[in-house]
Amino acid sequence: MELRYRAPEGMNDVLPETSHLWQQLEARWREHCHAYGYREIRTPIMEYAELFERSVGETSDIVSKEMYVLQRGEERYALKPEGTAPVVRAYIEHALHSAGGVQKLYYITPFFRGERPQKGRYRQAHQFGAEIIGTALPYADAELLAMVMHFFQSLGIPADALELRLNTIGCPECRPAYREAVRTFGRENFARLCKNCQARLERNPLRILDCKECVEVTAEAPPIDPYLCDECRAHFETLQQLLKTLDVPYRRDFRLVRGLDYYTRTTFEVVAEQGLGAQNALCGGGRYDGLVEELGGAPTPALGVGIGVERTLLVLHALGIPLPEPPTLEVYVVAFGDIARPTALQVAQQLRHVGIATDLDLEGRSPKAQMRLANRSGARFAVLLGETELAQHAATVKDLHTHEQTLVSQTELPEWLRSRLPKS
RNA sequence: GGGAUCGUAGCUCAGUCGGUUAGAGCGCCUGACUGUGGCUCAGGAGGUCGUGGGUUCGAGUCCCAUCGGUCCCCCCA
Repeated sequence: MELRYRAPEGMNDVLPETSHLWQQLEARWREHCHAYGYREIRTPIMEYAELFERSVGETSDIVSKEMYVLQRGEERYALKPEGTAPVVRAYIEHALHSAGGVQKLYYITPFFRGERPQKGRYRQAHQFGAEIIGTALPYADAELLAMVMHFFQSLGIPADALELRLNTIGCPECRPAYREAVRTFGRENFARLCKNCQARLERNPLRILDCKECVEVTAEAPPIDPYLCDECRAHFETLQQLLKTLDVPYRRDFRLVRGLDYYTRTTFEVVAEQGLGAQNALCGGGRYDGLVEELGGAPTPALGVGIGVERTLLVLHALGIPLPEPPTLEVYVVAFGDIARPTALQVAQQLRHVGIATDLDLEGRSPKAQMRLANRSGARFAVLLGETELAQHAATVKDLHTHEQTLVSQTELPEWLRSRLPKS
């Protein structure tokens, strides 16, 4: 059939058969964050475009070719292409530092990037995010990484299905020297680099390190370690020791340089062995010690993570991890004949008022059709109302598992059912 | 932005060398049972074969274009 309207390319509907999984995942994320001392923050779905141009970087792919920009009058907005910059903006705007200490903020948000969709990559995607703002110490990095791995583990993803990749990209003090070293290396091996890397060698030489096409060449590229300043080296070494203490396995990956300009020091991602196709990063993040200041706040070190919700769902599915069943109805009310319909509605309301999930036919169907719907609904009990029951102010309750039928007075009905339904 | 691949019913798919009215399973609706579900049986609704053009006496089938889905490069969650 030719569809007149469809969802925009790369944007998906979450239908009832899967929305309960989203609810479940979201609930788990909230619980998890609360257990680690985070509080939720919600920011608008769009920001002034300049916020992302300043933070993510004008030359980054995200800003230069993937951002959805809306113009209204003089104002330029952008649908958020990532979650960190808005949180930092809100942190500054509302002076959250004044509460004292470290701010731990979590969120659940859609984000938008105008790319060609493929498996695990969409134009509207969703992410679970967590940010720790206000500490430069590696304890925060270690706790964040432990929390992320703990989250995946709590969903039932076995540890050997995931790999935490960890790197440091230094700070504005020491990175320039390393950047030069990589650039020099690139020039020396110019002919062996792909066209893309040849082009970006001058503009952003570190990016050649995570180019898949150039892995053979860049395997010989210099590692950052000798270039790190004392502070960055100490930070990274302590972080690695802490991860060992916390039993968080990781792999050092000196190619891991991220595509957003604001990262400093620690960068990381978690990749899945299977289920995700080419886009195999389940989450990514790192430190952004310069961002708060860059956006007009006081110099404030910080770090954060973004977890792809769609990708997490794909991995859970691919690994065959049992996911919770959708909630079903508990009671279905059946009216025999139009005469019983008003009472049926009334009885359904009574049951709903005491928290029993109840439904009934609203289109005047035959008793048989109503029973079919009762059966299909997953309800444990059918409440049958006909002339006989009406005359006695009662209802026939049918247990749809055992087929047992019992006559119960309408006043006792809610309690009768409640005591026989599993507690939720 | 570049590439590969696939478009027939709500879903999964058949459809011969181009040949009459385009099929199946599942799902949906109705009935067998006018107050009783699941199983069974019978019946029914639902398709401009993605769209447009071309070749032909004749196109779901061949050719061209176009739109859409999926996946890949790029990039990233």
